[in-house]
Amino acid sequence: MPFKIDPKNVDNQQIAWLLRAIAAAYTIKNGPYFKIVAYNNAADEIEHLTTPITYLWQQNRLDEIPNVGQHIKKHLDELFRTGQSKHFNRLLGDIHPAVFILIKVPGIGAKTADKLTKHFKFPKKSEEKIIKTLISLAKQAKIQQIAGFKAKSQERLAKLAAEYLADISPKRFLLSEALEVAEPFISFLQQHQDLIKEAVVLGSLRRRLPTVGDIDIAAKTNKPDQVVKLCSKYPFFKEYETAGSNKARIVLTNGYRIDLVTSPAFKFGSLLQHLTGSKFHNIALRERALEKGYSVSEHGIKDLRTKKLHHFDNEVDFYKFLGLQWIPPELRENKGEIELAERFKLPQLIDKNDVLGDFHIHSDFDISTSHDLGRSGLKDLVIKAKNLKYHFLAVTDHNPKKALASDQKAGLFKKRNRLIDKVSQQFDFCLFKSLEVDINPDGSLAIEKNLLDLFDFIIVAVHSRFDMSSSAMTDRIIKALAYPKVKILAHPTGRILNKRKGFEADWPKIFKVIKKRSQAIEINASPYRLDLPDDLVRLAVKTGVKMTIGTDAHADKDMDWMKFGVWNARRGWAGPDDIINTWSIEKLKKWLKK
DNA sequence: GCCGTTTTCGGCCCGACTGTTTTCAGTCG
Repeated sequence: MPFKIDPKNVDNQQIAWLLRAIAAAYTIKNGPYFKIVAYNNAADEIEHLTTPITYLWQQNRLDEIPNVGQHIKKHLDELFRTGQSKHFNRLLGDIHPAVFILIKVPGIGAKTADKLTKHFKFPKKSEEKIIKTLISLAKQAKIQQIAGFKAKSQERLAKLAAEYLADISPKRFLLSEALEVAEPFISFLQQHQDLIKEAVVLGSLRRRLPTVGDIDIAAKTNKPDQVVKLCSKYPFFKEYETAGSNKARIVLTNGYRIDLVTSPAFKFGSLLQHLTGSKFHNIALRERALEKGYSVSEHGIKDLRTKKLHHFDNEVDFYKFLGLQWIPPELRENKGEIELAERFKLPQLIDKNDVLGDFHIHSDFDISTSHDLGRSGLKDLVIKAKNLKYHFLAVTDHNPKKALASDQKAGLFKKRNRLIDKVSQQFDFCLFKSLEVDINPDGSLAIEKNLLDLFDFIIVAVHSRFDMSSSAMTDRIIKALAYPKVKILAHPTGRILNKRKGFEADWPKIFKVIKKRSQAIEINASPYRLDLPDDLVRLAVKTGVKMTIGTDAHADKDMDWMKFGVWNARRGWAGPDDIINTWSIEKLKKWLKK
């Protein structure tokens, strides 16, 4: 099968898939094991890349990608120049194209896919037809007729394929959604202190990723079988999907699943570390341990000379044994944290308690806004802020509809400003008069320039035309940033988690402009957005660009979303000084005048 | 095929689970 691409129209996922196809081809041909690993590693990197790989290629920067060395670089270069690679085509040529579709189904690997396509007739194109063919073969009980498969494998394949087709297979939940399921269950477990000493979330949930694949919880106990039994007493318990003596998967009445694992106290630290991940962090950790003569697993750390297995009841001691500073879960992605932990030089991360205010709040004051109005009054917002021990809030209602006459707008703004002053005085609380203004497709602002003086500062954001090219979007944003009073670029990539991919833009270029103009970029803390994405937070930290966290609250209770913004900031290695929410009011006022 | 404060050669994470090929292969996280 000659594999052709349009170099102008190929994304990172497709390139990652191609490299996995190469790995699969080597697997089928019993090629060298470490070549297979190398291609898969390169695919992993490219899949998680934050810049389009074609963009890196244009700038001759492919060798900046870890796990892409001289050989893969050469093949990719040919692919991007000519639309295909001779070497890849040679490798893929004699393998049925359906193999590379079938391996996308979790649970089906190269060998299985190869056997299937050799024994049965599969369509060459159409992902849907290929998967349906597999389902139909299983239903006709044909798969169990070939060597290596019996009824059970056949059943399993049919199930995997059906799940893939229905897209009910691993759907990722929002972090907030997963916590709403996990936290009440943990409270339930902790009510039984005689049985359970501690219960914590694991995996991507503990590392605070914006979306998580499953809800894993660890319980520290000496009576694992009793803990497994206890689950059935949980008020929202529906059934056990699996239940062993040490672990269980339970289904709740609302359909969510929870994976529970148990561990005795003396090795709880190792288990916690292992199941927190990430996979890449753990691999790097084990490689490093091996150099020092230790083998790491969820059971502990084994000294390869003495064969002694060391147990750890907590993570601090686990990392210490390996000569490392304890690493906050949000950093465990193998992005350089291990090297810094080795020198005890991990950055100080921002903490929820460092936050002194919220930069993005919508009130119910009606200025005939272009987008949705808030639902809470100013007073309630200030009461909430005081409960959160804040020192300030920025009131950032949406700009009025464009159709409204300029002097009508001015009248509304002045009326709003009087109310803000009144509430501020009444509660002795600092309120900034701000506005969230749309950036028009041409980069102009959706409000008259002469009205900007009525505000302490302006937040700008893209709310329309997300489909522009990267360079047009970059120009659009940079033009908007040049207006007076503009201090913050809100929800910068426009992504809505699980719904809309963020748009692409030349972020390094935009960051440079923001830094030069003493502006800031927002980490939108809404659990539906979490925008800036963490890798761009990291870029902001590296290049010295300041950030604000704003909840984008449309009701007082939404102000509790701040924690999501803080976690996202921590995932991007941000410290207190990178985030303007930690600044004193005097410092803020000085910054606003810059 | 990738990578480097013990290496430009010689290494490359670890264990669980599942199903089937009674000793292992495939897949996953």
